[in-house]
Amino acid sequence: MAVFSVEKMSDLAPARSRDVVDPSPCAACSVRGMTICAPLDEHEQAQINALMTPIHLQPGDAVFDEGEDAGHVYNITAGTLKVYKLLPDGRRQITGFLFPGDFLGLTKQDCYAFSAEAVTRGDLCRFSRVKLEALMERLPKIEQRLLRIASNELAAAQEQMLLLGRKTAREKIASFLLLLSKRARQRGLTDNPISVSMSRNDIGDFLGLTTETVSRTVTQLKQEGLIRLLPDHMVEIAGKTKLEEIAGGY
Amino acid sequence: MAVFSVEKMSDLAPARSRDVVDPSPCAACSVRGMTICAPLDEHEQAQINALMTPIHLQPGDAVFDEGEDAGHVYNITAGTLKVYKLLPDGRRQITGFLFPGDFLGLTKQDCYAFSAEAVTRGDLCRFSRVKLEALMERLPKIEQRLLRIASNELAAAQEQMLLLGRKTAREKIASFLLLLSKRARQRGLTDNPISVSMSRNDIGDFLGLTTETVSRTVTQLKQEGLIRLLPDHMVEIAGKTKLEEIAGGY
DNA sequence: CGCCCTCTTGAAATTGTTCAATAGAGGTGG
DNA sequence: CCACCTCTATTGAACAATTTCAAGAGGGCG
Repeated sequence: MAVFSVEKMSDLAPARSRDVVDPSPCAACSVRGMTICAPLDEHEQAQINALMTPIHLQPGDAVFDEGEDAGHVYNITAGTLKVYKLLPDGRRQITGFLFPGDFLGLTKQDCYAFSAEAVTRGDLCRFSRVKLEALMERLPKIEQRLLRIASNELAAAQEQMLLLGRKTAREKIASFLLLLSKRARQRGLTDNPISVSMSRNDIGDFLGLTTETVSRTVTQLKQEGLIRLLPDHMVEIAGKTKLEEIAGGY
Repeated sequence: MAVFSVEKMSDLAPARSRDVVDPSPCAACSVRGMTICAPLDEHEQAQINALMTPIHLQPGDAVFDEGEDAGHVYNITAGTLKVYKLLPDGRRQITGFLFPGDFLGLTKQDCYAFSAEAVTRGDLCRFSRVKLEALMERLPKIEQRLLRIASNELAAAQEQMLLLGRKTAREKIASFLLLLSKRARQRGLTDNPISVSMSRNDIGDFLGLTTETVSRTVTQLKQEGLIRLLPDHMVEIAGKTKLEEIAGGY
């Protein structure tokens, strides 16, 4: 496999070193500290970099589908993705949104247990699972990192189960907005006017609601003055304390 | 603070109704093959055994509570436990039931993100988290095993999110019964008349339903001849295929 | 044997869904 | 740059699933 082969060249993306397939884009990576690369020194970084293929995605592009053979794992470096599962009749549960710095591809067996798809345009670092596992033999730091990532995701999943099983629509929406805000802060962005890049439908499928209920509930929070809808899918959180109260302390 | 560090230790467990049992049961352990001990040879097993404290639980005994300092991790060797999260007003979401062979104690930070409590009488192997981590430095097999366990749990959590967010009461109950059946089979028990050791209320808090809805739905399945309620909380699955259809293919 | 707790069953109330129609935003081509 | 087209979001009203409230039945344990 050509080490630096590019699957899809980005077209209209803002100027990034990745567009010219810079052989060492990691140095400029804005999310290195959050990824599996975080604990690696320069030499180790070079080793993992040698296994990496950069990927660019357009909105709606699938990264992989549930049941597919799990050949790769990914780091997200730009954009927003969604991860979801389907029922036979098409009902969908989005189990998570992924942002820059997030890891994608932990699996139970050798098949993906969920599908992954781009919400916005985005960039990923792709690694062959087998090769990364071979590298992990020599660099157990990566494995440790993966365990921490998995533990983190598990905690998030449990929080989401509490939301899905026990919260009202209003509480779900409040929790969701605060989650987006927290995630933005975590990756060094401003946490107040937040960018809500996913559709009402996606939000509904994440929160276990319909599009209509999401829309109604957002309108309600807006009318109460707790949030303001700004242009460009930005949302201003006007009553953070009240929102936290509604969300249930989270 | 390192996000995942687990340095804190307190070997003194909070006062709880726990009893010490036989200190060297590993040789006879019926679930070794499923636990973190599985990949260890005899000598390695002895090392981990030296760190182990056996615990016995009565129904309703707490193992730990959400927010508590995460000093220990556990292997379940007998009985059924439940793991749950609470909302400030007391609403509860059970995020999982644990059976012999299951691992308890993966955490994101230094605190448990959930509470754990015995459903039936049970036995656990307790390990100091810090000491186990020290041992993992020398036995990376344990860490690999933990990553595998975490990935498994993550897949289960995603499946549960699909259930909570998108399935009807009927589909939830069908899925739950099939889950218990599968778990029983996995640990070498018969998968047909299954033991349903938890209360209707616990089942409801696991499936995002009320006690009443669980009861009504079980009655409905019984009247349709898909299940039979036997003495001693045993349930016979009479229409497995139909139940699988209802559950949504799982 | 009786008490307590859990489970079941019924009826009313509620939350969220479904169905339907309108409004708005973004993108395309003239 | 604007008109148009399409997709998404909003809003309304009727409906349905599940919850809530309220009794009563059953089962296990002292």
